[in-house]
Amino acid sequence: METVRDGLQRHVSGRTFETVQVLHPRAARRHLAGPDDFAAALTGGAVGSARRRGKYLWLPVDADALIAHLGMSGQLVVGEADRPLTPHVRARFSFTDGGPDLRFVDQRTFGHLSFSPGGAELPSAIAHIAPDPLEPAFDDDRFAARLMRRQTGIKRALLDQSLISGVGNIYADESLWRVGLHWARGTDALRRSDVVRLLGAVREVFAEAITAGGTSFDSLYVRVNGESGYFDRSLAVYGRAGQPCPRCGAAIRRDKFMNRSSFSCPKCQPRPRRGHW
DNA sequence: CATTTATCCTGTAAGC
DNA sequence: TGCTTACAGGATAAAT
Repeated sequence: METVRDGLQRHVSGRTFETVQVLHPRAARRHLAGPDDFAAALTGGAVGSARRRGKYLWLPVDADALIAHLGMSGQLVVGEADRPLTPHVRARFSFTDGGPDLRFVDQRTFGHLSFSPGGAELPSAIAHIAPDPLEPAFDDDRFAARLMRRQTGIKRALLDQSLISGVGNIYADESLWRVGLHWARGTDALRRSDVVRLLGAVREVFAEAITAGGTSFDSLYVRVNGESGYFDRSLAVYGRAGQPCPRCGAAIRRDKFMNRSSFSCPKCQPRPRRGHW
């Protein structure tokens, strides 16, 4: 997401929307007034500096904001305006300068675009999203206190974007592996030193992912590529069931949890006696 | 109130 | 071959 934000900043910020087309109603489903109202609200708007919090991106547009969440399969792509429409283009934005357009492409339609008041600072529509640990607004002490007050499992808490943002299923598994914590470990039984180490691991994983994403970034296309170099080279446990743990050699296990998979090392991350499933 | 589960979606791949 | 099923998972409404 940070890679996409950077691409938006370089290719879209400073330009002015000329036309806005919603090609699939689901893309703007969070805009309750409907796709036409969404398009009208953005048409003619001047785009400011691209911002990000966790998995959310937004472009300030005049005094408001265009918010994007890419979900699982979403992409924001900038390219020559006259290129053909591919099947999964859900929205299209052209610019008054007649240059490359911006397209929201999303195969599985879990992503969405929305329009919200409050562009320069955090838009009101995503005010409930906590800071992500790479931004200055993240308060380590506050996070630790809120986390240890919860009665749930550590991974569930890590995935709660109102507590800490930017951590998804993959990064949660990788971070927990790095600090040797099982996904079901109770948050109320964590020591403060565990939380400090875990935050360090999350920041490491984020930083490495950004570095890997940046190296594969094309100068013209703004893309989210789930199969970037990072995924192949740097994942220790995610998607590696049955393969050896890079640290101890034990076979990586896979558990079903929260309608998804959790990967962990049975030796480095032993099951807690009182786990939160 | 706090916490957990079900649901949305579609291309790919595995199973029969 | 062709059909069916499982899977991927972020956010949130609904259920507990």
